[in-house]
Amino acid sequence: MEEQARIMQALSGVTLAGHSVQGGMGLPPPHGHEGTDGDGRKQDIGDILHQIMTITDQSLDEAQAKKHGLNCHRMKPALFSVLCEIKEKTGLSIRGAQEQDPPDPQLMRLDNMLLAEGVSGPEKGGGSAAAAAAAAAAGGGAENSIEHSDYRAKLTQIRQIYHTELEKYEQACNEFTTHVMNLLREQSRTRPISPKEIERMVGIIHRKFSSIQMQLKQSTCEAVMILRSRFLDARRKRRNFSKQATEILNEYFYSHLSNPYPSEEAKEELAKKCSITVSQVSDEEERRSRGEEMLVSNWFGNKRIRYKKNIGKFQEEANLYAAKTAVTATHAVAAAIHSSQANSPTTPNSGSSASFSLPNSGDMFMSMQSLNGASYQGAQVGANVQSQGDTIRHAISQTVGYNDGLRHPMYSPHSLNGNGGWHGAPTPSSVTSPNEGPGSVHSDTSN
DNA sequence: CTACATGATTGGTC
DNA sequence: GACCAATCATGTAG
Repeated sequence: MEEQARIMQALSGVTLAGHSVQGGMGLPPPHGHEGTDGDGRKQDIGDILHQIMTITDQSLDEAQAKKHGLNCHRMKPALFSVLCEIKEKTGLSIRGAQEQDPPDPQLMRLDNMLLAEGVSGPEKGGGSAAAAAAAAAAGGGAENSIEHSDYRAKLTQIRQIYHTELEKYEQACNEFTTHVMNLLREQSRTRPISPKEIERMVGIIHRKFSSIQMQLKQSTCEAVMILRSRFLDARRKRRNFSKQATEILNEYFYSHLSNPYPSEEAKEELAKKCSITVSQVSDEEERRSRGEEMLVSNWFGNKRIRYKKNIGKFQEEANLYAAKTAVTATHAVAAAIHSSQANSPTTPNSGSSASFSLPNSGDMFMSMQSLNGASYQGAQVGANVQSQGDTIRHAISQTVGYNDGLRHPMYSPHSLNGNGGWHGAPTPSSVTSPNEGPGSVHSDTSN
């Protein structure tokens, strides 16, 4: 306010009519120096003020004419330098106050997030990487591949909107900046505007626009978050396996009942088998084998625990799969008998694998060893052998029907120990005797 | 809508 | 790190 008064005082020494320039350059007129022409000066000031007050009432042409008149005025350069001086003095204090502030941390956060989500940043890489990561987080199952493509489509949509909006903002910002700069340049002819000042103005404009951009980024982030929560972060969102997949897994489970712990290779194999049927649309990059195996592990984990918890409930299912494998099993038996007859004197477990490996029965050939009375204690192979023995025996029992009258004729959790766990139960010797197997069922079935 | 089935997750153990 | 047991959360049949 005080500054303004000083400026007005400085100006008061100049009449727009240009008749006289009083006082030093911009210095306030000394008081008590008003002499006889004091009234006339006051009159001039009144005129100036009046002109200023009514300037908006003037027409554009009139104003332009006045402007031109001012520009051409002989005292203009002098006045201009005065203004420059004043401006320099006042401008410095303003400029010092607001120098370039550090980058906004929130904006940085948003930027980082958008980059991480693949919205900003390089076109394909970021997006698919984020989607892949999200896919992994969601379990990486092939079942989800459709959803993932959906997710990616939506993400791309957001990305597009974001980029077009950003572009619009930038364009508007540039337009506005050039407009303002032109205006300032134009005005710099009549009032002192330093390049620094223009720069500062540009900075202000950019800050304003970046605050608008931040809103855009924020809402984009929100959109991505919502999308994520809907599609991927709902990690528990599950899809039931297809019937075929369940069948394959069940077949393996019941044919390896005494040791239903598929090895890494077996898991991989099962995963491959299942995923083929599970997803016709297999995106190799997305459903990495690790993820598939995880599903298999999950399935077996659940299956083991649930089977163990309530064996009775699974009896029917067990029978069903026994019947299923019965066909192949009986074939295997027949083949085994045939084989053992063919090379009976030799050790049965040598070189018989190839001849008994059946397409649908995994390592069913092992069962022959079990049937032949060979016992492999402790080792996983041994357990498998026995389970295969189980299967085949069940298969036989069903086809032959020698288990009639028993409560649970088909399956028995032979190798479940007292706690009901497979683990820690070394190869149960009972299994090797066909009579004991079914008999040992009863105690376990009640749960 | 309810009850059950089932895939996924979590915390603990070995 | 694999596994178990409990639990969560969703899918599905009735």
